[in-house]
Amino acid sequence: MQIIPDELDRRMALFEKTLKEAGVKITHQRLEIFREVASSLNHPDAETLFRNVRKKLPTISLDTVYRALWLMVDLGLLTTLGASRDRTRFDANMESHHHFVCSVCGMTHDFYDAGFDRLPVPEKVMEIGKAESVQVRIKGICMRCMRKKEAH
Amino acid sequence: MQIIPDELDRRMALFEKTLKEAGVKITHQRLEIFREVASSLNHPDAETLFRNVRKKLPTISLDTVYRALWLMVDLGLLTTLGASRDRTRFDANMESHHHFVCSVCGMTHDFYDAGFDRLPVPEKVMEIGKAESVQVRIKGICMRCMRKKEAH
DNA sequence: TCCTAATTAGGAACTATTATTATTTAAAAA
DNA sequence: TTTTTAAATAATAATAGTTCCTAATTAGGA
Ligand SMILES: [Mn+2]
Ligand SMILES: [Mn+2]
Ligand SMILES: [Zn+2]
Ligand SMILES: [Zn+2]
Repeated sequence: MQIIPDELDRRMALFEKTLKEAGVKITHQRLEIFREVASSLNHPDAETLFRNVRKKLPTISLDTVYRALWLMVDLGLLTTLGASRDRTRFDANMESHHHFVCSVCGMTHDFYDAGFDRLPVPEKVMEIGKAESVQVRIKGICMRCMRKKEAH
Repeated sequence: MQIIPDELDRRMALFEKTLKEAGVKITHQRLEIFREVASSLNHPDAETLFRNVRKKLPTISLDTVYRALWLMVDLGLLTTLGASRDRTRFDANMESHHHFVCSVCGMTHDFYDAGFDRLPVPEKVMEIGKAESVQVRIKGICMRCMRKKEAH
């Protein structure tokens, strides 16, 4: 599963622009870390990104990967998925989208739905706080896990 | 914030029934741990529950709290909220409901919405897997954090 | 090119969670 | 009721994910 090159280019351009505007340095490490997460459709965790980035930058440290990722989250270039029992996963897809999460294997798949994007915030929620985003998470069993289950 | 006594009784009764049916022992520890999480509206974490249960059972161990909580999750008596940067939080509210999450302080508040409960699963999602539940998460800033912010 | 504040690598530390094991106990059987 | 025993617990050690510390390096401005 690879992203289309044009979209990757768009993301990389936004990355450079955003870091410059924020006045933080564009280092090799940050560039390669972002390229890696921005290329993936898998919502990878920090450890996975670390392993992949190390192929290009063999001396990079895990700490740098974490620092870079949280910086990018703060800058609005990434979001995170909290998968409970699991480690944190990162998502470079900043378009309005939703997730299907497999309750067996944890696989997390994006999907788009214009109706979901425009769900009206109920009035009673406005008493709780000021809503900024609405996201739908569908839990279920993915195809692969379903097939595995059927085959005992 | 306390739960209404009737609802707590209902939850406690279901707890006993569920454990019996599953053939697992109803221990003091499990009882008090469940009572604690079932009494709360705050989505507490394991450490918080541990501290509170220790008032009644001073020798209980944190490990027991975790084991009991995950058991109850497996038995369908609790769910968890994965709050990313944070520790796991547990939820004894098993009715169909949704969450408002404050992006500043992490406060997580239940709300109910019949419309959200019946959101139709988009067709394209059926190709990803078999959906079992749909939950909406609204992120934003809670009233308290908003007031704090205004007061500089 | 030189300078310097920002960033990094590496390893130690920290925190949430889980495993190990000897002891205790719930609840079934007698 | 007492006995029996598999299940559950407390205490502590171990893991795993993440963050902190510090000396060395570097991006980018002067
Ligand atoms: Mn996504
Ligand atoms: Mn809830
Ligand atoms: Zn799966
Ligand atoms: Zn808040």
